Amino acid sequence: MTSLDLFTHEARNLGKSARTKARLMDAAVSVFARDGFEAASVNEITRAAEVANGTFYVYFKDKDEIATAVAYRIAHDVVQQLDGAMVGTTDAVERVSCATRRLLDLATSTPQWGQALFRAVWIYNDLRDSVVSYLRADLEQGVAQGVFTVEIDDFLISTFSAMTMSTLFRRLNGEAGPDAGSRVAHLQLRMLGVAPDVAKRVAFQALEPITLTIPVIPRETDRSKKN
Amino acid sequence: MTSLDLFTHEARNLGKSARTKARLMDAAVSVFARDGFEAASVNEITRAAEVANGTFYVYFKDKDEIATAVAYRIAHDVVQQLDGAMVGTTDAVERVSCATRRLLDLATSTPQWGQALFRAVWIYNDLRDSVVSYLRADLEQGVAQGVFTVEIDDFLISTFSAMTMSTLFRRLNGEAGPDAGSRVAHLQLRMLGVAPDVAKRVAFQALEPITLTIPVIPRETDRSKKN
DNA sequence: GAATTTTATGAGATATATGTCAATTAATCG
DNA sequence: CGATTAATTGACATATATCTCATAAAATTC
Repeated sequence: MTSLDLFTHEARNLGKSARTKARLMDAAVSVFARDGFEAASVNEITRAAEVANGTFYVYFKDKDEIATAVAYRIAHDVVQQLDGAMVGTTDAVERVSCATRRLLDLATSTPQWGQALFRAVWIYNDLRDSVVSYLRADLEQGVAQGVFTVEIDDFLISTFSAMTMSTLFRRLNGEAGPDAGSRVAHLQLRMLGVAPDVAKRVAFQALEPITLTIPVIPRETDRSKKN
Repeated sequence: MTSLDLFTHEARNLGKSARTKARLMDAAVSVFARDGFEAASVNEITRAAEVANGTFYVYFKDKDEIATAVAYRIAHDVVQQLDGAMVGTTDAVERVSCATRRLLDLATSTPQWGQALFRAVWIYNDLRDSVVSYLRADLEQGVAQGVFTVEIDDFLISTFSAMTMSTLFRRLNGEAGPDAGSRVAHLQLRMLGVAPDVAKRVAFQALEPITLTIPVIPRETDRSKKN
């Protein structure tokens, strides 16, 4: 296991079965990141998790089940991180730009999760919707404020996220540098109708660094029946 | 075989081996479109082509080889069709808008090819570059004319094509209607810095319909050794 | 520390994919 | 038509994946 082991870390004070399940999920993240959901096999996952093949089926019905579990958890974490990173920001233009840039920073700083997120969003459409759920509100606020001059609907939002996701992809593949987040945010703001000078300034302004919040470690109060 | 059988049609006057190869390629298009490159199997392809498993290996080394052959042919055809559809258009803004809209029309009118194109571009990066090769010139022309106010580089182009490809995807999945081409072209022009009224007009102006050109059927002059 | 419950194991049954090849069938030629 | 060449076939060897389950090991309880 060469991954971040976030699940394992999170479960380190829990019961044995929770820990094993977490190992499997961490392994799945790295295998999915490397091979994609389609090409990944249960064997690869158990090998990465250093457990026997049969152990997998104790915790998951099949590959789909672990894929879903992992994907939704990653999406959930990303949303939470983004929320946290934007508590102070109220201006719609800044929020939209910030969201794109933070998402890219986050996903690039932990590439395996980034890759897995990318793949997950690709497979699970509703998951993409949940990742961009905050976006619609910010866009509509911007329209209300008169800074965005487009119609906000599913089409716009999906085009907008395609721009972000394409940048994530290129960033993870080393085809784009650290300024890619600002660049795509810049293009997005232009697309939305933000005045050129404002778009440039906001997209490229410095962002105070945030530290990746490792999920809170659950207390071990009652290690009882249920896993 | 429920596909368009374009290859088969094209090869209908050629020798038997050319025809069989064409059958396999048509079958591959529909299987790739349905299952994607990863999930597709040689067995599925031969089943769709109604030939024995062994026949496949007479014509192709493996799945990758037929995938490459099919992908590059599709890309080549698309570029050719787009070129043809744009001979009259000289204005940079119109060309850029036209290219996006025509590509979407084309790919949507023959969904299996559209799907296959989408998958192919996804897998073969250099192929995407070839499909958008004309684009860079048009963009640079627009910058020279002062109608586009962005820096033209790989990043811009890949973001631009991500918008088109995302729209293709949604269009093929029924998540976007016939106006999707105009809508994304509109957003692209705005992103490039085209004046709002011009962007709207050009992106939504009527496009005279073109008929899909079935590739020229080669004459059977000499049905000799080589296939 | 023995009994009981929880967790882990890996051999094996089943399935499906790949790629090869000797044999068969179809097409062409003299 | 008979011979020769071209094209096709499908059984087979090999590999890899899925999922089950009887058994073993580990942890927990009393």
